[in-house]
Amino acid sequence: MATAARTDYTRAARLFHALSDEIRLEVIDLLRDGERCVCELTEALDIAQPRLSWHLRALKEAGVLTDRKEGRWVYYALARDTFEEAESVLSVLKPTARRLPTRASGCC
Amino acid sequence: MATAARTDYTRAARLFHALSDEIRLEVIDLLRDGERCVCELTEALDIAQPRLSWHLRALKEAGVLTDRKEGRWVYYALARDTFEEAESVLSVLKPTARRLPTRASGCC
DNA sequence: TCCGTTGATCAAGTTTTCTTGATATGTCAG
DNA sequence: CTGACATATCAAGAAAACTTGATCAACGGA
Repeated sequence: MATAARTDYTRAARLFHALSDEIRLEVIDLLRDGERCVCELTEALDIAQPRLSWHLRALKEAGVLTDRKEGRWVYYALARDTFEEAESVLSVLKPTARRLPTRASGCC
Repeated sequence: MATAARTDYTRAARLFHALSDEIRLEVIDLLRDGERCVCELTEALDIAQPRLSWHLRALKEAGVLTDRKEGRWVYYALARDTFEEAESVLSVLKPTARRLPTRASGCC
C-alpha cells in the first residue's frame, strides 16, 4: 500500500517566514543591487542595532542572506539561489490552469 | 526636501506570513486544482477542525483564499490574483542582474 | 419540529517571535 | 597597550501566533 506521499513544506514555510516581516523585507530591498555593511543598513532603516542584528540572523538562517566579514565590518548580500527556490515553491502552489469545475453540491 | 520614499512592505509581509506555516501550505496544495469543502480538507490533513478553521481564516484574511457557502458546506478556493501579487513582490525583491561590485573596504 | 451534521468562534493556556538595554568580542588607530 | 568603533549575543519582558476543548449558529433531513 502506498502512503499518500504528501509534499513536505517545512523548508518552504521557514523560507516564507523569513519574508514575513516588514523590516526584513526592507533589508532585502536595500540589498537588491549589491552587498551592504551592517552600519549602512542600520542607518538606512533607523532601528536599534541589536534589532537589526536579530533580523539579519533570521534572514541568514533561512538562507536568504550571506555574510562576509572584512576587517571591522560585516557585509550582507542576497543569496540568489534562495530567491529562485522561493519562486519555484510559489509556482508549484499557484492554482493550476485547468481547475476542477465548481463542485456539484454534496461532498462528504 | 524629499523624504527618501521607501517602499511599504506591510502588505507583502502579511502575505508571506500567511504562507509561513506548513499546514497552510498543505491547504494551498490541496486547493491547487480547484475548490474543496472544509470536510475534505479536515480529512486530508487529519487535524482538529477548529485548528483548520483557524488556518483557513488566516489564509482568507490574507487574501489567499476565497470561500463560498453552499447549503451546509463551505468551499474554499485559491485566489489567483494573490498569487500573482506574491510573485510580483518576489520579483521586485530578487537581486538585480547587475550588482554593485564587491565593496572596497571601508563603508562608514 | 427535532436531530444530526458542518463549520465558526471563544476562552484559556502554551509556544514562538520580537524588542530592548546591557554586555561581550573582535578589530583598527593611536 | 589602550581606546573607540562595529557587530553579535544575552537575558528579560512584551506581544503575537497557535492549539485545544467547549460551545454556538446554520442548515437540511426525518
